[in-house]
Amino acid sequence: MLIRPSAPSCTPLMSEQQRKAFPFSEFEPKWQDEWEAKKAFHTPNPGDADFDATKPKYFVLDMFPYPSGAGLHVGHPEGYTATDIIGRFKKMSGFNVLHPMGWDAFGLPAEQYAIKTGQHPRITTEQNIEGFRGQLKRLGFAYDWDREVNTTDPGYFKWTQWIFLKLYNAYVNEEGKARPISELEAQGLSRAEIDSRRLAYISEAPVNWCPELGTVLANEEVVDGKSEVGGFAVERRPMRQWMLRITAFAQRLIDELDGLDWPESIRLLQRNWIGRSEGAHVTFQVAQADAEITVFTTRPDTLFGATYMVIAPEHSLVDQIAAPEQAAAIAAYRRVVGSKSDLERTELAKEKTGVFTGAYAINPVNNEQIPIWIADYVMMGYGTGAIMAVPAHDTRDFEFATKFDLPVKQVVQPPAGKEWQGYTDDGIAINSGFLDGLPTAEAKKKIAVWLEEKGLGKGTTNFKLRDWLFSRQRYWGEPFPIVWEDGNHHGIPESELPLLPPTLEDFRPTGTPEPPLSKATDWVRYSDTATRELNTMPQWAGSCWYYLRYCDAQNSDRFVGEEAEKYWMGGGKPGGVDLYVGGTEHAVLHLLYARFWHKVLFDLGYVSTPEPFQRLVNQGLIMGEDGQKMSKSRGNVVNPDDVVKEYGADALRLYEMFMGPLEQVKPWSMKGVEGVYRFLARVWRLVMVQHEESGVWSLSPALQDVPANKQLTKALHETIKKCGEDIEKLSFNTAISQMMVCTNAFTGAEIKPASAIVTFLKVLSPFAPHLAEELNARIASQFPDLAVKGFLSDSVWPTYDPAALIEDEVEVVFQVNGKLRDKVRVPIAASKEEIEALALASTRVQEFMEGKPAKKVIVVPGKLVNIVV
RNA sequence: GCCGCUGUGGUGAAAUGGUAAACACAGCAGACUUAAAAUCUGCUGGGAUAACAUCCCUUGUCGGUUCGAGUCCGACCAGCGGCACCA
Repeated sequence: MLIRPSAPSCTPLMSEQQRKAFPFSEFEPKWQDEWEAKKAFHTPNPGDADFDATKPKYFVLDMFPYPSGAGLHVGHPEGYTATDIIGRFKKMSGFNVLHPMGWDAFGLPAEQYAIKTGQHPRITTEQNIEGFRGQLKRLGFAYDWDREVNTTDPGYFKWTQWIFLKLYNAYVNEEGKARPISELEAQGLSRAEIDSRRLAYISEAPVNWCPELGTVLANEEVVDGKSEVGGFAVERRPMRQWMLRITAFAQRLIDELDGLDWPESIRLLQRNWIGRSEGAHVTFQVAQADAEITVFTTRPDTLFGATYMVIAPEHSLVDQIAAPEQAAAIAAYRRVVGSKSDLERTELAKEKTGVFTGAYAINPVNNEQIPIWIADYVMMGYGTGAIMAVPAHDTRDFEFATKFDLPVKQVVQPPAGKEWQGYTDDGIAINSGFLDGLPTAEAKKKIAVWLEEKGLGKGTTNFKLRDWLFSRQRYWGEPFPIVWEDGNHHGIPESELPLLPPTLEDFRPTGTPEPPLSKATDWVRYSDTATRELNTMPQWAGSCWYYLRYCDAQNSDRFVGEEAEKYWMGGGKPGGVDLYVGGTEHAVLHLLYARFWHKVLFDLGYVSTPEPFQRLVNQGLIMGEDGQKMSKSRGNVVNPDDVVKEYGADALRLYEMFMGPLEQVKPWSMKGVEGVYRFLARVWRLVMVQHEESGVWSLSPALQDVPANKQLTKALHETIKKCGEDIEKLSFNTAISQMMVCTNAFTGAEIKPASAIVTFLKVLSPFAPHLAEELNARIASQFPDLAVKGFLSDSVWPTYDPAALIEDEVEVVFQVNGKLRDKVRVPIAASKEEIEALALASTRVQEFMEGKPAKKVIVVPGKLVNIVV
């Protein structure tokens, strides 16, 4: 290895170089080039010539970035460094490591930017990806770039469209498993029946239409009645849309979380989002009308306390049952409710509103007539859009009943001392006929049986989760592989994939719900009788399966080769990816969607595990130096490029890991960056010395081929042990502090034992790979037999010697009544009795015992003695 | 309102129920230097005291379990995040 000398002192470069504590700006790009040229992190697949089937696999995944024009922010390298350390460590520990990177590049921001600048999104997307790739390469991440994926690449979205066709041509059977639609065809079901069961289906339901963005949005993309992207107003309007039947998997999406190593908080977030609740459907006859209303309730035991009924204002039964004299009031109320945005509807939630329909329902348990109201506190989209109101034991019903002076009837006896009005917890049934005296849980069971016997209702489970609105009226997304003919839709043949979007000069939204693809009249026309679907898929589509594509990114025959999928996604656990690191912002959306698609592919036999991600870790947000969230408007944004320029990639990597626990929210500190930078410089100076005048670095004469003394050996082996354990636990901050301790010990030694330092560099290399490789190469120039030949990243993680950790003497603490009173160094082998005798003999101990006899003596060998008097 | 997470020095933080504050930042002092920067060495939770001897206090608050609690249990307070008329 040739060593590039520093620039001579007379050049202007010199002052620049001299400021740096070590010449990272020279060797960091050098090693990045070297890794790339030698494909140091190329990962062979099963079947490849250089594949070693005897090694276990480790699939470590980052949430791939959306390549924006702003470039990387400091949050990206946080998770990416964590996975890089793990990946490099696992590689050194004998694993076949899959650690890839790619781009989630379809979607609204790119298109909004394109519209603003007039540039085609394909061009801006390419530029942004170039920028991101360059930035990531400058951080020295050990990706296999041959596996890079890009969701906007036809070779990629071909398979996104292919998976959509699988969803389109599948249904869920009685056992809750996805099966091919051909099974239904074989049963002779009609076209309409089949279409109503597809996992991808057409719906005319009201959707979130955002005029400003010119598209509909999924419920999840609407926050407080405004679009998540841009914060524009969103209105409800009925439109013909593609939906994905994720609700058919609601129960499995809850149940199958159990086998995963995910943070409990994220599992809870998903469970709450899916929102399972158990209850019953109860059917009420409408008095003097040929109509019935079915309600969903979680408290069927309170049926005797139902004193009125509420149906959602937009419910279709309203017109059918409303009394003529109420028609005007109902129409007026519906107008008011309809004009409210979702935001207003939540803001005005405090004050209950509603209108009496003039109709009555008959309570099946006692045949009492109860009034039917409409009110916007009942949602059309949840349950049946109708409720039985039990004001005595439901907070909302109680508020409503109080406002409109409706009767309140107690049917639950709360524990002594509690007010029954508005009591919503469990108690004992009263005023409830055959339920009287039963505790809530039993009353629920009894009424369910009763309802079922009479054919009036039955136990049901309800979910908050809605089906996934999957179409967008935008240009920059995957076109649907669907054509329309005579009012019917069907999938295009797989041989016609990928279906490219048309090349449009004008890709702006039309300003109407008509998608921009409608402008490409030639493209739209599929045949004389058929036209193409004009919607595109949402941004989430591409990220639902990208982890699978990494396993076999170049495959042109299949979305992922069978053998590659079995190897990288297999391993005997429910989830295939061994470690997935990313931000909490994707806790529900992306992670739920990806799990849903994966289960469909699993049921249909295309993948070998029921879950995509076995272990999930969320990195915490990095705040600005002021403790506030980083944002342009606050001016507290830290640009990773600036940090790399000033302190180097290794310092950035190390600082991001040293800040604190990975999962914690933590503020940035430039002083902290300087701290780890100084640490790296100290490591550098273990090996190198700088000539005072010329500034040229050369190998330190203190570096010698001698064995390390006992104290240094201990520090080194403790570091090997602790770093290995801490990397597995993702406790990078404590691993780094241990390396600092070790370095401080080496710094204090007159002679630097070269082979011990090489071992230390192996431990350091996953964290600061450039510096470690450079120093190893420098050492190799003088001690070729001591240094690692080739890349440190290809070397084997050192094993520690437990014997080296043991000291001859340990400090033992003497306590009296739990308070520290004396310390003594004793031989490691000292027996319990010997230590106890020493403690009792201590004058300090005796002083605090005040002559009293010891009631109890606790001895923890090697640790402490506690004397209780 | 409901659910979850977090509360430790001036700051980021560390601590299998066993010496609270490792490691780093900031600060102070010293060495080197004509000087500064860099580097190296030392000190650095609060209080009492002449004392670097010694004692007392200290992990959001209050209780409990234990020989011993930052750690386990209970109640409360504060901050952050999620959901929010979900029947």
